[in-house]
Amino acid sequence: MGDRASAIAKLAEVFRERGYEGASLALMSRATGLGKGSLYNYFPGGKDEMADAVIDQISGWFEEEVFTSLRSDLVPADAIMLMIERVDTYFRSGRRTCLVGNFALGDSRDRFSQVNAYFEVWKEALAQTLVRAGRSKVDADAAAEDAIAGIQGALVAARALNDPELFGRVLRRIERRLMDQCLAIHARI
Amino acid sequence: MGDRASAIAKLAEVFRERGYEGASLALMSRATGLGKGSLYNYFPGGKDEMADAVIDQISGWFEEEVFTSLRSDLVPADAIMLMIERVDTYFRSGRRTCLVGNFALGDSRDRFSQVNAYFEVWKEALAQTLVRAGRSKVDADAAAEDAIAGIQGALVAARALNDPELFGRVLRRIERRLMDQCLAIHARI
DNA sequence: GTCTATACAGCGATAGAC
DNA sequence: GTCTATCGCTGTATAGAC
Repeated sequence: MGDRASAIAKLAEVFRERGYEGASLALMSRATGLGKGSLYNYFPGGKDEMADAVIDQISGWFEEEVFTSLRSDLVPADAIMLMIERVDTYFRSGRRTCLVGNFALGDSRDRFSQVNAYFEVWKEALAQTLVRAGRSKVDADAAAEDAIAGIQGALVAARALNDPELFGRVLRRIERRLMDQCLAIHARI
Repeated sequence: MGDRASAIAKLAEVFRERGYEGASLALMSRATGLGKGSLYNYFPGGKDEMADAVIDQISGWFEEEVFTSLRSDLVPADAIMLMIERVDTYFRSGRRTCLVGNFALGDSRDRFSQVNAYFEVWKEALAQTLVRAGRSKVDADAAAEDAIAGIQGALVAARALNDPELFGRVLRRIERRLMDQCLAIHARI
């Protein structure tokens, strides 16, 4: 059912721009071109199930396009460059925000367990890549935390400052720091 | 009117935890112990004026406790250490989120011009401190962006991962990088 | 200034015709 | 499967008694 998938993608943009509470069925009906009745046919569980489906689709995209590459047998540095590139594409170079991050800040976090999982899986996949590059687990975890926090914060700041290009600038520096982690053999500052 | 100020502080926690849309008058009435009628007596403009007052109070706190120190004649490194300490205190070591960042992610950003100002002023004050420490404007801007994005992202990640201590860890590494910027005289990698 | 009562619009959700 | 009509409820906001 490609139809359902495309409906979910449209719902995602509504949730992304308005947050969980701000995303009304009226808006979602307009965005998808489906009446409320049809929405409830696709998602019998109502708004909650819609949000669930949206987060799952997003998680699935990151799993396929980002996390899988990190876990592949690519050279760590290449895997990370690919991650950065895909992230930049996904967030439209700072013109899109992170729905999962948005949910995380509110009380929606507690309703949707996938919020925690999304960050957990990402952090672990990135840290493992850095371990493959020769870092200790402790250093790798630290660098992964910094990178993921940096990306999320860059999305917040870019939107707050109305400066999408800030995202690209910060992202490039995050990439550089991760590459340094790949090159430096030893250290432990 | 200290009464109004303490009401605003309580309203702030509701907005912080539920976002603009999720913060209902019923919740705010309970949080403040004031009836709806009284809330409208304090804030004739309704919910919008409440949110306005909340953001202003937060901006005021940061102005007094953080930005002013950055602009003072303190040694840059000391000013930055003070900033980090106050930020850690304010966000209760990762157990509190940033209301302004939360608003920035949603459509509330466009309703409240102070969201933009909050980040703008912070970034500029921090960058100026780094310039005082001998950095070029370009390098200072970059480091300030990284630091502010890092802080915001750390709040998102800490909450998403249910790991408040992540905030302290990331914050310490941000501090270290800022201190490095103070020490290095030249560079331009 | 505080409260309770209430107006009325919009919410999520459901029913039922087609 | 799609729509429209409608339910019951909660939302913001206001009126008016005290």
